[in-house]
Amino acid sequence: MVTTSSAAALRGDPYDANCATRRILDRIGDRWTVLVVGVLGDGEARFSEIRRRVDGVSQKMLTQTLRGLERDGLVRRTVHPTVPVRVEYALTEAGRTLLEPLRALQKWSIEHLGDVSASQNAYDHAE
Amino acid sequence: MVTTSSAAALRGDPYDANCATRRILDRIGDRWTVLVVGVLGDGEARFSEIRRRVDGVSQKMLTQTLRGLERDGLVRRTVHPTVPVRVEYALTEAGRTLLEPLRALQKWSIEHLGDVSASQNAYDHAE
DNA sequence: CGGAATCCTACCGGATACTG
DNA sequence: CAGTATCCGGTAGGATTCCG
Repeated sequence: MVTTSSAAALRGDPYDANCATRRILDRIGDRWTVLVVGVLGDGEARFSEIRRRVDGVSQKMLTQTLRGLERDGLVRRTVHPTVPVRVEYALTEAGRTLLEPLRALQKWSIEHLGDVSASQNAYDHAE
Repeated sequence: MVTTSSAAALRGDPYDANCATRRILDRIGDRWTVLVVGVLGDGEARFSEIRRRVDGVSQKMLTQTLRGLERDGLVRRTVHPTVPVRVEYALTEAGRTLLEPLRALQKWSIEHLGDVSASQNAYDHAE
């Protein structure tokens, strides 16, 4: 049993590659998933719109990322059989709940990015 | 300027690989960093102890992970010049603040891992 | 004990071309 | 428009060996 009130909660016990945190980070820790979830956090969006708003993502990786999120039940994919085809993507209920912890991590990032960069510079300069 | 009160906060504006969240996830999103931080959240530990408690990590990757965290100012490395050498690792103040958002993510992971797995099975079975 | 150095491989992910 | 298919290079990371 894992609780959330002790340090053991963060890692699960025992530490292994199969713990919940590891599993989730394996999924959302990739280069694009978090950014895509961030875009969809603003509301439904089409494939090409997501592609525009997630700077630098290739068509292949965006497709792959969206498929993964759909498979996880975090994103709903809706095909409108017009011509040409329209495909809308939106966060599911579960997907929306992910926004909260992601924002916590972003908050930390913004608050500490300066310190981290400074530390890196000092470390590199000291050699 | 990035605020933390809107959806735009999660992604930064514009979306690119240089936003704070992306930068931080590039650092902690790897296979081992989160697990190592989790171990050190319990307190100071020696190299070999961390290696034992983080199941599956190679010596190379543990060294690399710890160097990265030290460079970021999140971990302090202390060498005791005995023979043989003793090296202790501990979270810094900044490192300890990272435990909070990480726990938020773990909490989400634990709460949703079951649903995610079920969704994956359904998705794969439906083909 | 706690690494550094080297070698080697899988696979992540970009570029390109084609399809319904 | 929203993909799929194929090729391909760079690199993350494991195994092994050596060092203070």
